[in-house]
Amino acid sequence: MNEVEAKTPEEPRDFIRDIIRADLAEGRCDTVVTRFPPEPNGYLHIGHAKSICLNFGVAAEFAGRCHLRFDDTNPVKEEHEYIESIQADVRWLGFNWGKHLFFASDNFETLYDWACHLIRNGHAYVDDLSAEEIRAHRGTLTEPGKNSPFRDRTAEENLDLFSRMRAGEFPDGARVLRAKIDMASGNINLRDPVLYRILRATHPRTGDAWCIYPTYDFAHGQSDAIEGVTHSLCTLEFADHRPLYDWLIDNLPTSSRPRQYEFSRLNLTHTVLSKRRLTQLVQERHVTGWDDPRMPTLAGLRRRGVPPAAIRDFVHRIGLTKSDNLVEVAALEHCIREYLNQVAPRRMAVLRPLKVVIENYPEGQSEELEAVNNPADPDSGTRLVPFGREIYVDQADFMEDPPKKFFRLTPGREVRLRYAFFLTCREAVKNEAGEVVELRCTYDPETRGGNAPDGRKVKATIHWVSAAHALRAQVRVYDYLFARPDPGAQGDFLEDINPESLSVLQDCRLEPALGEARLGEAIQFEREGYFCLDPDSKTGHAVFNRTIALRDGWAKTQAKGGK
RNA sequence: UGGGGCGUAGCCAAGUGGUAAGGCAGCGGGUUUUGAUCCCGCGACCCCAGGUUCGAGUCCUGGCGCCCCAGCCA
Repeated sequence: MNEVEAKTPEEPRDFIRDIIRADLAEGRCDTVVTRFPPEPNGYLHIGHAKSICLNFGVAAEFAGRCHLRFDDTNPVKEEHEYIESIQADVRWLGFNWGKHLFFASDNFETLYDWACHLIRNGHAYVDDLSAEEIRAHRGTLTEPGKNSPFRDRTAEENLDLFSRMRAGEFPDGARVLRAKIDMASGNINLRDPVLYRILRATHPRTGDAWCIYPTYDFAHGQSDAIEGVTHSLCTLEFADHRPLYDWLIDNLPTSSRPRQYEFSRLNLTHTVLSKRRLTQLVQERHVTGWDDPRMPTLAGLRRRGVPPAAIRDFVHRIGLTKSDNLVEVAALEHCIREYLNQVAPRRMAVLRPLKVVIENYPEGQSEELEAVNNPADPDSGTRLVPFGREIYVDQADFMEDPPKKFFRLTPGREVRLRYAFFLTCREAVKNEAGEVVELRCTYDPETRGGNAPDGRKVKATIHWVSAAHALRAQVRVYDYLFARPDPGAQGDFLEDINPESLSVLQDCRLEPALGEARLGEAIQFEREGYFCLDPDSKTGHAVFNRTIALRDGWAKTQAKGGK
């Protein structure tokens, strides 16, 4: 794979980096340690890329380190498949955690000890209330909660009960361990949050060794502390948890003091980035899988042909703040095009073939013409493209009765065949239905290579493929998965699914050089866009994905001026 | 009527008291054997209202608006 750095971006500047810089300058820490902490219950998406780039980026910039830690504290939702895919996706994005791979589950024993520590100090208690009762006691946003009747058990009794919870003496949900903080707090997270619950589920890593599992609040910050994380960076919805995060660190015998900072998560137009919704799209088969090229998952973007460097560039450009945001996909698309324009070799492919017979070209003859591989990359060289009496051009490049500003083929007009000859359309052949099925044309042998010795000009250059040499392929053209920029804003997000998000073009013709395309390699089909070979390809049956179309100024003027 | 966060151009986003960076999108123009790329040009008085100050997007006060929180999810 062509891995060219898209230009070295200047060091990002944002409030998190300002904080770190200050912490370093004032000696609050001497090495920066961050972590990317996914829960293995789904695939990573471009929103995660923001966090990954931040955490690994910051670590690299300040010569620290970044851990990959799985917050695997809820075995009912977590699976091995996700542990694998997450690692593959982070690596693909371009980051390396080295030996710093951790699992919150590795800390279960320590966490258990720490829970006992809390109990001994009167900071936690076993509650026999049911989930519903606990909810009822919690109060509301505006009314304080009520203390549980079990809140004042002795440390001895709590210790005994807690050890019996671990021993499996009670059924799921029968009891929980709660922090003893303040049922009247305005911050609901401080109203005696649950620290441990009884859950008989096989854990992907610890199997059936445990039947009690710590909650996020009692595992995340603790794991940070155990790993020596200095800056625990998370999204805004966890800001309310920070007082609890700090309270627990204050009351536990940790050897380090991590600090949590929050930033706003990424929102993108025409897409959804919540794990719940993405999981639903996959499970209900609205897409073919987590790696469906229409998905905003890293696996989907990869399969679609989006280069990781473009994603990193995008994340860098959108910045990092605490403001809610909705970034236009156009910004991402720009990064993809900009990168691909530099690295993608150019080839010719006709997506919607229209046969052209060049009447004055000798039958049975063919020749090879030299074509530049990438005008944007002088080192990419040239290749030979076969030419003959019958070629294919795209249906969109011919109009029998064109509007004023249409410069392509129309009866009587001369255009240039890219890297080949000037071609003049003489006649459009139609079928019984009145559809144009073939063009009868003539060419000018004097214009070989694409220039006329007499200096005459043409207003358009179109691409083509020799019929006799063409390869066939299926091309999948993607549009936004969601028609609305804000899916779900009007109700059920599923109703905003774009019914035309996938168009399969079955009978595309490719120039022979495309036979050597490698899986995932970015290629520009001239005048069309960037494409890559899909894993669904079989020998003799190529399948290409359109990563993204080229900007289309013609479509724009059409939309504007009408005819 | 509780707690937390946010409010600078259509969308992101700099700005940390001295008179509004940059990117994306859009629009106009130039170059061009991809109507692509590339190049040039065009846009804000900073949620509102008071106040402090010679001077405020930046400080103070009071409003308004938006987002998050009542999982034994993370």
